Amino acid sequence: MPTHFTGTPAEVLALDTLIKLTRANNSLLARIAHRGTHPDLSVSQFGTLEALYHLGAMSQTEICSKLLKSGGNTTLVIDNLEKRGLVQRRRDTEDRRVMMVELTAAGFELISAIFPHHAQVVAEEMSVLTPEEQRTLGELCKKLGKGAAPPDASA
Amino acid sequence: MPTHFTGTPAEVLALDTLIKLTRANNSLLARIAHRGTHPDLSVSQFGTLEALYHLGAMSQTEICSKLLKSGGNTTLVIDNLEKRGLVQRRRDTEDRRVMMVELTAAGFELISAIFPHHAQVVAEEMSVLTPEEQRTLGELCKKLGKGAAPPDASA
DNA sequence: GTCAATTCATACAAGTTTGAACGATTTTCT
DNA sequence: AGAAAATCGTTCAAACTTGTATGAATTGAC
Repeated sequence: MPTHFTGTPAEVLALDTLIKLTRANNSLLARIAHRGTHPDLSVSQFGTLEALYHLGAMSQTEICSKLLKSGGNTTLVIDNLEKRGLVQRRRDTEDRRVMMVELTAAGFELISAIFPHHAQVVAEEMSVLTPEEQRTLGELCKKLGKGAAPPDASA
Repeated sequence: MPTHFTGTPAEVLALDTLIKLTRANNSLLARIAHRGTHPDLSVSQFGTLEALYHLGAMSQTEICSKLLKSGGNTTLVIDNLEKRGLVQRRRDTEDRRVMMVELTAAGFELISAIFPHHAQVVAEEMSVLTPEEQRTLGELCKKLGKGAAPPDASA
């Protein structure tokens, strides 16, 4: 109930939905993190290990697009993982601009050991929604994530 | 399609849903921010001004719970807004531990000027979903945001 | 009233993130 | 081949965030 702003019904609904989306995501991630599913790893570090674990070696640019963070940050995240011996860089021979990143044996062991518990916790936290509701939520989020072109981008 | 991890169907679904939720939220917020709806304001700063605008003066603790950030961060956010003359602190006379925060005239003018455009942009970005879909998304997020008690927290 | 426990806000150190600037490499065009 | 444009990763300063520790004020037990 805004005391000072009254937009169109579409605006009010959109703002309300955005707030709920953001709060749900933030509180969910915080709850998961507080349950210690990725100790001594930042969210970005964990996400990087997870991506390499599930999809295999990839370039920093690919990792960057998956993390949705800046390029500079990606460099730092991988620096820190590399310092700890969890990943290693390898210059691509085809295109010498690109750095391929892959898990080391230690990195593979760590993520292998951590991930099952993480998956279990996520499933628990998500279980307030039925599988059908989760699928619906996923569909809606997928649409939203892609986004739409602005009404007049030609000018 | 995980190459190394296979959990239960419930876990796979939950992980997939979480990724879609997080990506949707991040990319949506990034798109909105890049359209310049809150220039020279961090997300937390904008959120603070918006809360004060819509709900009136409140304590830092209340603001903190709305931002879902740490207490220390809330102090800094309000420090910075205060330095710019957009909000002001006032010690509560009832309970002298609490700091009430309220918009200054300048802060009110700023958020009044900015908010309509913000609302319009949010509505545009959200318009890939029908109103009905937005309501469904909001409901699901609301459930998720509250969370459930872990299965056996008694031990 | 006084002491202990709690709550609110601040201070500070460490880590994270961004955006801009830069060098190296590749691609495209002529 | 050679020049211009684009891409990839790194570096750096500034800002943001967190968690811990601390001081101030209130509440509750005695």
